[in-house]
Amino acid sequence: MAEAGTTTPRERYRTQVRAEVKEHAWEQIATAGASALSLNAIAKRMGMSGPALYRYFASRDDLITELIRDAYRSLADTFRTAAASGADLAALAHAMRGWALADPHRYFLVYGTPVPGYHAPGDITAIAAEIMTTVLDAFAGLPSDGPATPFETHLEEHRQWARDHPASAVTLHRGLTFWTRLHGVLSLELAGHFTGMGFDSGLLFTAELDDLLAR
Amino acid sequence: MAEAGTTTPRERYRTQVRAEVKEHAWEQIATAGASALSLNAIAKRMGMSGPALYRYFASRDDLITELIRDAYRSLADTFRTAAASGADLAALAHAMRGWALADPHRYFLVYGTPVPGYHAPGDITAIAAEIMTTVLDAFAGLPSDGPATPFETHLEEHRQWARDHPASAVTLHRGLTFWTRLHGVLSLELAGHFTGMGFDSGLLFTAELDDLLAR
DNA sequence: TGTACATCAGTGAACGCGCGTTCACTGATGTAC
DNA sequence: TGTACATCAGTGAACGCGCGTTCACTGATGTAC
Repeated sequence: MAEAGTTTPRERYRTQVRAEVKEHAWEQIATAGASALSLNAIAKRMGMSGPALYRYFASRDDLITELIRDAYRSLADTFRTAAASGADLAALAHAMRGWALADPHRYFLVYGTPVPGYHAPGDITAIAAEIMTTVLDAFAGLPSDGPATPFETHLEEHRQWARDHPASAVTLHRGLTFWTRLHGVLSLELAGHFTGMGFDSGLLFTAELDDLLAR
Repeated sequence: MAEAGTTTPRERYRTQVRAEVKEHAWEQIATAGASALSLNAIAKRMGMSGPALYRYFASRDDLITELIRDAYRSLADTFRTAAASGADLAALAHAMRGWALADPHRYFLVYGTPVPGYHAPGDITAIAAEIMTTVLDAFAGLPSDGPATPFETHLEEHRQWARDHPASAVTLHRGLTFWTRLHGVLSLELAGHFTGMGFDSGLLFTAELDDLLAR
C-alpha cells in the first residue's frame, strides 16, 4: 500500500491525463465556445475512444464545473500571490488585467454570460469570496475619510458578504467600485466592443485606475 | 399588383410569423441559452414542421444575427426616445438599466461572451455607433474644464470612432467612462455575481452614477 | 364572374452528423501471499 | 521470486436523441385575362 502523502504511478498517470483533457477542453472553448465543448471530440483529439474519458470525469457537466473552478482558482491565486509580495491596489488591478488578457475565454467562463440553470457548487462561491477579501484587504490600509454617502449607509446594514471582514462601509464601497470599474473596462474590451474605435484600451484602464486611487 | 408602400395580406402574414418565430427564439434563449437555440425546436413549439421555418429564415445563423440586430436596435431606440424627450445623463443611465433588467438575455446577447468566429455585419456596427453618439450628445452640454489627462491627450489623436462628432477629447473620455462604469455594475449584477452579497445593486448603480456626474 | 396560371406556405421523408452515456468485455498493471 | 487475484484503463458496439438542411411534392391563395 502507498504511504500517506505519496503518489503511486497510477495516481500520477490519472492526474496527468485529467490535466491533458482539460488542456484540450480549453483549446476547444477557444475555438468554438464553451457550449461546443464535447467529450467525444476531446477523446478523438487525444487518440482515445469517447467512453474512455468517463474514467476521468463523471460527465460533461462535471468537466465544465471543474474548468470553472480552475478558472476562479487561478484568479484567486494570482491575487493572493500578488498581495503576498506586497502589491498595492494598482499592482492588483494590473495583475487582474494580465490574468484576463492572458486568456479571455477563461475570463468569460467566470464573468461572461451565465448558463441558464447552472448553479456553481459551494466551494466555487467560496473562492469568489476569497477574491473579494483580497481586494478589501488591499484597501484596508488606505484612509477612508469624508462623510458617508447614502449607499455607504446602506452598506452598514447590508454587509453579509463581508461579515467577517473588519473593513468599514466606506472601504466596502471602495472595494466594490474597484471591482465594478475594472470589470467595466475589461469586459467591454475583451468582448471586442472597443475594436475599431482607435484608442488604446490599456490607457483607458489605467485612467480608470488612476481616478479610482486619486480619492 | 400592390401599390408601393402598401402591404398585401401575404406580406403581413410573413411579418407576423417571423415575429412569432423570434418570440419563441427569445423564450428558448431564456430557458437554455443562446447556444441551444434550435430551429426545429421552435417549429415544434409553433406546431409546424422544421423545414417550414426555412421560408422565413435562411438559416439558424441568420435568425441569431437578426436577434442580435433587434437587441441592438431596441437599446438604440430606447436611448433615442429618451434623448428626444429631453432626458439628461442620469435618465439615460436609468433607461439603460431598465432596458438591461427587462431582459437580461437580450443584454448578454449583445454584451456577453462573444461567440468565437462570429463577426457582426456592418449595419449592426452602425447601430452600436449610433448608441455611442447618443451618449456623447448627452455630454455635449456639460462643461469640460480642468487640465487634460494623459488618456485625453491620447484620445485627441485616436478618435476615429468619433470622427464626425464635435465633442472634445475630455468629453469623449467622459462618455467612455460613463459607458464602462455602467456596464461594470450591470454586467456583474446581471450575471449574478452580487447575489447573496446582501446589498441592493440598484443603489450601487445610483452611487456610481452620482459619482460620475459630480465632477 | 369565371377560368387558367403563378406564387408561395407548409409537409414528410431523407441525409449525414455528432452528441452523451451505458455496458460487457479485453488486457495491462499493481498487490498479497 | 513466483503465482493468484484484484484493480483499473481503455475499447467497440449500441441506444436514443436532436440537430441543420435539402428536396420533391401538395394544397391553398393570389393574379391576369
